[in-house]
Amino acid sequence: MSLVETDDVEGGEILSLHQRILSDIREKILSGAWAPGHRIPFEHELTAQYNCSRMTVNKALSQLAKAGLIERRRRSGSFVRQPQSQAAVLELHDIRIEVEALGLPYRYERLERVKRRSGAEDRALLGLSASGAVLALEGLHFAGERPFALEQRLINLSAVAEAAEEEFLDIAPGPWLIGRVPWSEAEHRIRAMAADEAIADALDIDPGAPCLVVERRTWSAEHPVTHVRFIYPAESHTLVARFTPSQG
Amino acid sequence: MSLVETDDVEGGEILSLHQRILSDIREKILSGAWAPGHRIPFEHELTAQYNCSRMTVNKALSQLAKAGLIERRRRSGSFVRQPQSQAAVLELHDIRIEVEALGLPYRYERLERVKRRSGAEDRALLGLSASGAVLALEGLHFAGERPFALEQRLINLSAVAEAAEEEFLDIAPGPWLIGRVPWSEAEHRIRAMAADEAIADALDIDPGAPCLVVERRTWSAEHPVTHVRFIYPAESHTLVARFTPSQG
DNA sequence: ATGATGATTATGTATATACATATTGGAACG
DNA sequence: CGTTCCAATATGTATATACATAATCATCAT
Repeated sequence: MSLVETDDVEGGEILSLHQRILSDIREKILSGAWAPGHRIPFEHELTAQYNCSRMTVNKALSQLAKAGLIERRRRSGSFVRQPQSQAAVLELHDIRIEVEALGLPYRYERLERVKRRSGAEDRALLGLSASGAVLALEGLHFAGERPFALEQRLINLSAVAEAAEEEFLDIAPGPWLIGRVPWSEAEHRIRAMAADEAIADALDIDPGAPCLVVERRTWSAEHPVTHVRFIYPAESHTLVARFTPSQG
Repeated sequence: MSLVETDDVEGGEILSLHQRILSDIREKILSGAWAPGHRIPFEHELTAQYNCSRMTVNKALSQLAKAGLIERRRRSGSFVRQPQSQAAVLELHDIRIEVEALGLPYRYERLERVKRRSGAEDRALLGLSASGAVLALEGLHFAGERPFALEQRLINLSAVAEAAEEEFLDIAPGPWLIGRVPWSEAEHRIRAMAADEAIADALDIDPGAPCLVVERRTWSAEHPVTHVRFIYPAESHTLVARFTPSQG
């Protein structure tokens, strides 16, 4: 076993050992050469194979474990994990950015703004147990002259008191909140819906036309912050999510 | 500076130093105490604060950097990153599992199976440049007696030759493929659509009724494997995605 | 002023080492 | 035969150390 054991002649890039071990193993797993359930070499074997210390191998394997590609069991070794739960990273952009990416001028317009004590429905949407003050907003996002999305939002004023002072006349609540409230968690629901009279009217489409609805609830440190519903006319919007199983 | 510098008295769990540093810093960032752009303490300062080695601090900070919470700059220090790109982990389950989670009996039924040379549309959907053999499948997923989703699928036979021998009469192509082809990448498109005559007929809904459409393209090592379109009646289906900015 | 140079500094990567901890397999014992 | 207990083993975590690399700052010569 010489000092130059693993063929470091071949092709090109300058990878750290760490990254080389990572990508080697990832490739074996993703190519199927090592099927789910396969026991990958022990740390001490990889140590010999790559002629490096156990710490380096350990760091790489720990990372693969965290990424969910392998499972590590004490005394038994490390194993390729089962199926790959099909998860995808869904990027939910700011609507202004989406619109501007289309090369169209963006504009936000408030339709309604009501401050009230939370009713049962408000509490259900926000995930609140006790009653309290909420701000209910409705507004339209325009792409050029055409409505792009309708926004219906609830803000929990006990979590974001300053919002009570804001008019939101032509500032969308989304960007306003993001700058102020650090959120720690969010939940999205995505579904299709037929436009009712009011929605059709606001979006300038036919009643009954299909719409894509994206709802989001946001928490900051256990406290519900806001619930928002974006309603897009079906033609104007497609969500795109791209997924690669591991993250280097 | 004594040996017990950081108050290790307080509350409860047994955390490794590594995890404690991680969660301390995460909390500071997520709570907003350290705003975006804030320079977090140097490694040697944290080393002193937690009374541990630089390696331990370094490992924690590297992890935060990989998770995207902080940015590290040589000679300058580590900084809390800007906005938080709004990404969400979208789980796309196996339809069988979804249906069975509802407590309903699951069944798959093939509607159509055609082997052909890829046309222009097929190539566009699969992302193929050259022509070749493809398998076009259409099938229905049932929840109990009611249609739950319509599946329209293309399989690239140059990538998955064995699929040509399979009838897919009551085996859904999804699970069949997952067991055979390790996929490395996938792209999802999610949109709303009005059911046309054929879809309405298959799903037993009214023409024009809103549907949720999920399209997925899958690659294995650069080769397009399959394109699938799931069409759900709006009432039957909501996608849920949950998101927490960092991952332990 | 301007530009090149080198010292300083913080992070990046790797090593050797040590001890803790969970799990397995087998030996000893009732 | 089954249970208990111990030793072996693989991973988990942490340390001290070393050198590489990139960015910045102060200095000095032009």
